[in-house]
Amino acid sequence: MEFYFNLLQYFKKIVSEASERVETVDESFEPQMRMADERFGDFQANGALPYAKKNGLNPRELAESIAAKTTSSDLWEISIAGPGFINFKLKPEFFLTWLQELGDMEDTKRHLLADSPRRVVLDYSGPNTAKQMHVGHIRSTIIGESLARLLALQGHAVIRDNHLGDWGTQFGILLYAIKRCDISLDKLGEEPVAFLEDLYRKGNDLVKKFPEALDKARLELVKLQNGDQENLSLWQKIRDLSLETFNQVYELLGVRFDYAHGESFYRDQVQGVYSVLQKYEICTEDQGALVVFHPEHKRFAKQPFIIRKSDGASNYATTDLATLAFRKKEWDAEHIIYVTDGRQRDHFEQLFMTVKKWFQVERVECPTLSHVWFGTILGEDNKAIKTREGQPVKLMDLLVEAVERAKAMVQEKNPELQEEEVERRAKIIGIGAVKYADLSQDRTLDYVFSWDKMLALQGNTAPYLQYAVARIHSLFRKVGKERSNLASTSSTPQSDSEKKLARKISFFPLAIEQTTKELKPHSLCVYLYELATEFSSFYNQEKVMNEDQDTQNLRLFLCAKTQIILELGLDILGIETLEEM
RNA sequence: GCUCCUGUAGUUCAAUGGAUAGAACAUUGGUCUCCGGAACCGAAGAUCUGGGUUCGACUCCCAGCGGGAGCGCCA
Repeated sequence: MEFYFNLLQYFKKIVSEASERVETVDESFEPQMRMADERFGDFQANGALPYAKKNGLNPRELAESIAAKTTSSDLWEISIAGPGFINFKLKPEFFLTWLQELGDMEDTKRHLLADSPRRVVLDYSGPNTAKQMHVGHIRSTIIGESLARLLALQGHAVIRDNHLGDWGTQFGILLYAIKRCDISLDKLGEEPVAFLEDLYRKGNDLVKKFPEALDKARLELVKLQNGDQENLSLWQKIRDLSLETFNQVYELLGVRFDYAHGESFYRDQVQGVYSVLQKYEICTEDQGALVVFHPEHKRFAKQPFIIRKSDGASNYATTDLATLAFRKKEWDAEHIIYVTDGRQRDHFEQLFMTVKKWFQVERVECPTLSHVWFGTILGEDNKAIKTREGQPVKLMDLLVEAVERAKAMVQEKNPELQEEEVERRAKIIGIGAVKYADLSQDRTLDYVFSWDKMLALQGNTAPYLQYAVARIHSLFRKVGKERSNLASTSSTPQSDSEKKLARKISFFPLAIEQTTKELKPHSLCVYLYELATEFSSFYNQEKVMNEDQDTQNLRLFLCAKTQIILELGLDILGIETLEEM
């Protein structure tokens, strides 16, 4: 039998083929294969119901005739239930074979490879320079990193681009404040970016109060954009300082980028955007600005996409257009994924519509464009956490606190452990907890920031999953057997918990499929948590170190497979694991 | 005003239109001579309201009500 990594697809194919052998069924039949509730089996085809209804057939009879035409196998049982569900119940031998075919970690990774790899650009994190990262930045960074890992593991050529906000109007104010206060960027103390952020805030207050200050700030911005040497070198230094600060966060989070081009990288390309869109008459002048309307759209017919401000300056619509063109032209991107706040949905919808028109005129194939948006992190007042109002939690502070709390826990459990090792474990556990807290809920939902939520170490958390992994490592240390010697185990899952665990492991490809399709890491989290729960239950119920060698081998085998899936799954989430906790 | 997102146990979250809506935290009862208790087993507890589509609706449509967001020179 050929190995099918994704069992849902396998049974879907089987039912499809069976349906072709039934006279009353044509090619419009959809199996509607689903995971089944344990009570009914392992997979179920629901397609007979709607098809029978639509074609005036008896659903139960139709289901039975499809089942009758299904290739028989002694590895599963097929049955009809209720009004016409076709249920597949797999036998323990099936699961054993499947797990054997799954192989080791390398084999498992090979099964994940996509049929047709693509060049994918992932645009995530994107903090503004001269500002610190606060908790509001965590989602893009963590979700983006996870998706990058997910796609890279499937063999796609992933380009990670940190699209920094390094060319905004904030520099006018900042440069003005720097000059006015005669500040040296080489002497900003321990936290240079915190200093700059503060300086910006003060400058912002100033320009609000005094119109002449605003004029001067604008002048600085114009000078910068016109290539004034002094301003350019100040700007560059600010950018370098900011990147250094960001990198501290990225290092702690285990995030790395291939590029950090940022908006400034495209500053010489905006002119080209104006002229090309004008040439194709995609944009028009309106109230002194250059804008794009989309008459076919109910809102964007009236709501403009401003690509050049009335003062002649570019904005983020301009740079995003230039960026997209660059990614297509220079990187040959086939898919571009933007991971940003949901409040920018209109912007991206307009951006995508505009680019599609542009590329269509040029007969250039437009990359698949995905806006992976997420909900806002709210403060206790139910309003978005923002830099200017109140004091939002700095991202670095959150991460440090997470590691501290984990450290206390590690020390409590291992009083004799060396400091260095305590630190290492605390980092993996604490950072893992923070990441998991964010990844494990549907990204489209808002949530109120809470220390306790981000730092929880019990229940549905990363440490729970890491703990399961650590226990498996511990077990193998104790037994002293090699995982690779277990593949030939001949006994099949017998007990209830053995069977349930084997079954759950076999659903891993489905979780990956779902996560990839929706670009929602929380589906994977849900699966991994269920797997870990199934494992814990199994582990509690069944003695692995059993006198009976066949039983022991089987149980060790199941542990080994569980470990692979948990480690691989957590790796996709960007969460590390430990051999001991 | 227009548009979008959202409403599930006390709380925080799950549930590609499928069968008896799952978890975690909190509450509560047990496991405690156990391969790691960061654990396991049990109890109690929920789909905002009203219509509609469907063999079947937390899910899709319409109308309310509640929460949030976007809507011309911020990103």
